[in-house]
Amino acid sequence: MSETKTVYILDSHGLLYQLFHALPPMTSPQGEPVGALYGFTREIFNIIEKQRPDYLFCAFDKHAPTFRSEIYADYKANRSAMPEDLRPQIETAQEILAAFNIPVLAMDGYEADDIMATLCAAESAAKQITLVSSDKDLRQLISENVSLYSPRKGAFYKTEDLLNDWGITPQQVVDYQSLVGDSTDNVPGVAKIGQKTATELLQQFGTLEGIYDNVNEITGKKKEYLIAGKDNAFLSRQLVKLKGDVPVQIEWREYTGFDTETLRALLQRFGFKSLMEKLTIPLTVDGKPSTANNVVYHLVDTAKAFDEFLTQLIAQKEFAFDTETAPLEPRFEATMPRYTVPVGLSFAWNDAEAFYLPFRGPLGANVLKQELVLEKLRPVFENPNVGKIGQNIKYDSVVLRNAADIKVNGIVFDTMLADYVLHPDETHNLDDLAQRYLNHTTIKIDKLIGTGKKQKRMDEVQTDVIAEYAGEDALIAWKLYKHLAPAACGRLFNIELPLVYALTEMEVAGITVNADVLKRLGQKLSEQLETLEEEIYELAGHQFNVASPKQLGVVLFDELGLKTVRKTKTGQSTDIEVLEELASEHPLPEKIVRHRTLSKLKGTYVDALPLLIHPKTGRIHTSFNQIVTATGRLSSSNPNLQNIPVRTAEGKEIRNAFRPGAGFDYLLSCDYSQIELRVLAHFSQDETLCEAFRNGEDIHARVAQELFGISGGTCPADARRAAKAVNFGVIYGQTAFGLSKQLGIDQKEAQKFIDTYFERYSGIRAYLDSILDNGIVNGYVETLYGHRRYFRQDTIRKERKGSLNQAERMAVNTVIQGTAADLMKQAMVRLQSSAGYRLLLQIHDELVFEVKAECAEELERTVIETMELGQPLRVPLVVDAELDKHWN
DNA sequence: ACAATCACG
DNA sequence: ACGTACGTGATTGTA
Repeated sequence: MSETKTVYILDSHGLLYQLFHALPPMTSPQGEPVGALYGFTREIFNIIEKQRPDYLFCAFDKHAPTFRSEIYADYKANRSAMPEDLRPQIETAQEILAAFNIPVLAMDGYEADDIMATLCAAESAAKQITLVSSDKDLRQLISENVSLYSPRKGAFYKTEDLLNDWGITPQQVVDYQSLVGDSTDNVPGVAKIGQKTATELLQQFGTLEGIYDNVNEITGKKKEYLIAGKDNAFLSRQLVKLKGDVPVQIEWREYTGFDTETLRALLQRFGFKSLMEKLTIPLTVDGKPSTANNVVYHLVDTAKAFDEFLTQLIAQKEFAFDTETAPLEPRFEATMPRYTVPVGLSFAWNDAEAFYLPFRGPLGANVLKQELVLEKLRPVFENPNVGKIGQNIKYDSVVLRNAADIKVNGIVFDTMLADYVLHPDETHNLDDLAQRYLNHTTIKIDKLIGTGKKQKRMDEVQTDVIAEYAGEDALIAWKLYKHLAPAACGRLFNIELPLVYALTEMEVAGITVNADVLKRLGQKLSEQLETLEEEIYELAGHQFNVASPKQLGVVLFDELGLKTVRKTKTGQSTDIEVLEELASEHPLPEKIVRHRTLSKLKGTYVDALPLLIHPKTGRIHTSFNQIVTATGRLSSSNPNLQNIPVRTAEGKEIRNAFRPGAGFDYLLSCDYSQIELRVLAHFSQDETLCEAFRNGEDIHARVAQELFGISGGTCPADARRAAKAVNFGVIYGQTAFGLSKQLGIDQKEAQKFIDTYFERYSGIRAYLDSILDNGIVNGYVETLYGHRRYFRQDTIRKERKGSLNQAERMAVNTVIQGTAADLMKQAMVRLQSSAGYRLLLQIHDELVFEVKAECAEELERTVIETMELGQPLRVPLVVDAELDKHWN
């Protein structure tokens, strides 16, 4: 498929004029003249249907006098006035174009031709422009990318046609017309010089200038005529030459089709009965091979067609499928599977055809009965021996579970996950995969649903149009499966793929959040915020938007004269660190910090979460993203349930609202104790660190002892805090600067801590070096189960003295954070759900379950044992568990 | 669309 | 001299 976009622009005035004269007079049921409109509308349908333009515009003349009449008062003087019956039709044409969703381009003082010239001048190689017009003036715009199309003749007109016709090139058109003149527009030209002579002259001399420079070489009367008409020739050229710089706004939005119902009403009103059928004529016809790749896209939209489809599907051992969806309610996004409804399903099981089964569509579209179809498909989807392939198949699994409680079993491949495993640093959407691996450019979703405010839902798009789009998705997933499976299927994929089942269950389950608790908390926060704001305005001397860093900057630094601590790209920083530093100078910063904390909690959690309670389940369903992180962690969004507050007292109150759902009694939270430090101990084989973990010591206290030479007994809180920061620092590839800032000590002292640490734990320095050396050799670093992160050449240095650079820190952290993520994923895969409990959330090192009272003890034992994973490390994996009525 | 800020591990 | 601890996602203001 070519990447070149096609652009069609209609010379609307010209067409209407021409059609007005060409067609017999017609009137609407109300008696309005509609002949030209009829032809015009029919022509638009033809272009949309036959040419399928990517962009479609209509250019119009504007009444205001054009610059041409200023140059030459008699320009178009021969033209008779616009026929009385035509003018209203031009007005009405605007209404029709609005229904077609075709942008109108017009500008006072310019003709449609100039606008078309401007469009041609603005766009070049990437677009193929077709000017729909019979006006010969436009021939000057012909180029490699621009051709003409005459609806009357139904023919395209290009450079070679011009050569046959006038014997000249597009560049010579203007000069040609300047010589020949045009009686309809009253362009004078050179008297007595006609088409034949003009062609001869231009073939010989190239341009108008060429002709007059060499006028003495010309013999006979021609020379006299030319000399006599010289002024007229150059005047004519000014009139003929189109302006390619009209200051008109061209909004490049791909054409995605007409507004069926509005258009239907208009066609009805004008009595265009024969055009009504165009509204329902499929834009793609079932069985007609797609132009690019000989694929047949079947639209399965009748009971009979479905029966035939099902017969074929049942015969397959494996197939790719995809769901098209629309948001359940406008407030939800199309990307939230638990909050969408299916619009249709597509399937593919060979390289030559795909099937689309529509459940919903625009008014009048044939659709299948979702309930009946899904009941018949249930055994196929639920059969673990029939292989399923998809792109982000978790999404489809959640949708089918919502719609009909279908559990998708037999997931054998996910193209998105495969690419994440193979190339974690690339993008993994289907369009990109198709381009990268199959060299195939897909139909873009925008082409169906549009963009921006006028974006449509998938169920508002014609089913035959979706058939091709959805069918292509299933087909590409199928082809990518064949293409990627050999490379992708390995140790890591064998964790990631079954994890899809666990994540599906978690997303489907959701979690219960008590809206009343949040409502009360919200009221409390509102009161506190109000008081704070009054205090803040009092201290500032006036009101301002506390949430605006810019306005706050003015108050703090300009008005109160506090000194700038740090700058951001755009101004003075007012983040928490800065404000804490400024707090010793003035009482305002502390109030701001408090305000920030409370408004963050309110805006992001307390107010936002209740809005996401699902109308049917009464619970909140997050989406877990398996392919976004560079380290192999999961992430959570819509909403993010991995960053529910816990560190402050107010934050903890939010966790009170998270409750076991109906039928369950407790939330069980199980978290790995110090998993990243244990991974570090395992990899580094540092005996001191391993020994500490084997003895079950308080690791931060132990490191404090090593660092500060405290022997036995209790460890001062300060020393433990410092040691904890050092421990975290190792995982992040710390620098003395970072540690000093963290602990509020000077850099020298921080450097001493670090040095001492690496002396006492000598295995760790050597291990970090080995990670980085491997990174240089391989171009990537790798976790325990093979999740890779790639680094550009030379970002990791060969000689590393002292602190690590950014790439090196990332490399070190990836191995540790990523291995911890691998371990947690293993545990999740092994956890089988049962009637007595459900896994709800994963927060990196923590799993949250809801559980019935009678199962709680057993679950706790099971989860701990499962998370221990049979102790795969040189140090024990330790799991802590908490059981309560809420998540606080 | 981006920057700043801050919630979590 | 310069930047300065890893990985995320949501909200808000601003250009």
